[in-house]
Amino acid sequence: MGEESPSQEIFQDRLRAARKIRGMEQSQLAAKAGLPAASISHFEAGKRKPSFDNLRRLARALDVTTDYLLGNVEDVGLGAEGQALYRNVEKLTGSDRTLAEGFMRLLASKGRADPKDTE
Amino acid sequence: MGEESPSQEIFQDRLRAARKIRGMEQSQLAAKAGLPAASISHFEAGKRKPSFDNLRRLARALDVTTDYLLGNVEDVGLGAEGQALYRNVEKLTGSDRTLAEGFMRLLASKGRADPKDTE
DNA sequence: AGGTGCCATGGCGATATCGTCAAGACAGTA
DNA sequence: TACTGTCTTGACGATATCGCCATGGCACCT
Repeated sequence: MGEESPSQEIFQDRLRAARKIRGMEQSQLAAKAGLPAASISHFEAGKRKPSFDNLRRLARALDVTTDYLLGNVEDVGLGAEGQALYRNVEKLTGSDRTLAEGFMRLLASKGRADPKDTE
Repeated sequence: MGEESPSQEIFQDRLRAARKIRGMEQSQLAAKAGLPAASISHFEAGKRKPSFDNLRRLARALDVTTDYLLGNVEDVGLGAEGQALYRNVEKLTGSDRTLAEGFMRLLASKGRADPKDTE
């Protein structure tokens, strides 16, 4: 074993905290996340770090953001482009917002003809 | 290899989009994230999925949330309008996103001089 | 033509997580 | 004491990413 990332400890703590707050046992969380209970214990003990897929499953099962688990932020933000885009969106007036949305929809439909998509 | 997770494709797309929007080359992102440039290519090509630490480094280097990279953005950041807008953003290609962002910025900068529509 | 930059791709050994399984620790309770 | 549930820990083989290095393709130059 090598280094100890600071986020490693944060991850352990927040994972356990998020689980307990919801009153879930490790086995319950495991079942909901679709992975063995021993893995949960390994995560909370810091023996393993979750993979790409498992991190996503954990966040999903606990209904928290991955950033919260990783300790990146406590504030639930939207991402990157989201921030870059939305920062501007907030400055827009209502009419401009509609305009922007139309523009986006135009671009989207231009690429893929799929205007109505519900998941 | 087996499955293709939907989040896998989203990750590839968003990683590349976030990089290009910032005008970064793979080597630049690699340097900033502290990992080899070949890894970036592997990620964007879907050949590999980032580990716990590397996912964090990517998000850090790109100044994005991990939720964004993972495609877990189901959070309500700006309300229904924002969601509707964002849904279209996801369908855009990288170049179109750049275009969209520029358009938004244009609207935002041009103006607050549009006080005839208020929520 | 040659040169340069960006990216894709794949092999290599090393290391890590994967899921599974089993055994032990440590409560609380009868 | 024994029993039960929760969690911990470790080992196992299988699979994946790790960083590194080299190659090849492809576009854009002079």
